[in-house]
Amino acid sequence: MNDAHARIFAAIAAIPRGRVASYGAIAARAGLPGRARLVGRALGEVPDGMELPWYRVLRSSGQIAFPPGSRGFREQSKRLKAEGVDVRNGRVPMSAFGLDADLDRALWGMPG
DNA sequence: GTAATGACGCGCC
DNA sequence: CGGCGCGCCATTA
Repeated sequence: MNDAHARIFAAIAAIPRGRVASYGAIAARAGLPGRARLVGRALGEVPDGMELPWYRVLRSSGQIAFPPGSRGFREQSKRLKAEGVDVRNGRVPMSAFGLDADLDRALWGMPG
């Protein structure tokens, strides 16, 4: 655990229920533009017991990052569907559920 | 030290 | 829509 991870977790925790965000967007919100991979790394080190909506983080394409059919893949799609997110073929329509620039600013209170 | 490996992203073709 | 290449960076071998 370090400062970068802490900010990444904070950014993920800020994703509203029923919505999703990309790794790149999380990295940017954490003050780490271009470090999308670091977000993926941080998610692999989330402490057990820590409450974090990790399943709301997707690739910029809306695709679930886990290999199709894997444990994480099924778990993520299950949780997303459970809160009303449309998951089809391992992918979520970002245009409908993703946080675009305006919504981002409105929900996360940061200037564009 | 170099090389490979990811819960990634973007531009190009 | 699919494939490639390159950038990114912490870890691991």
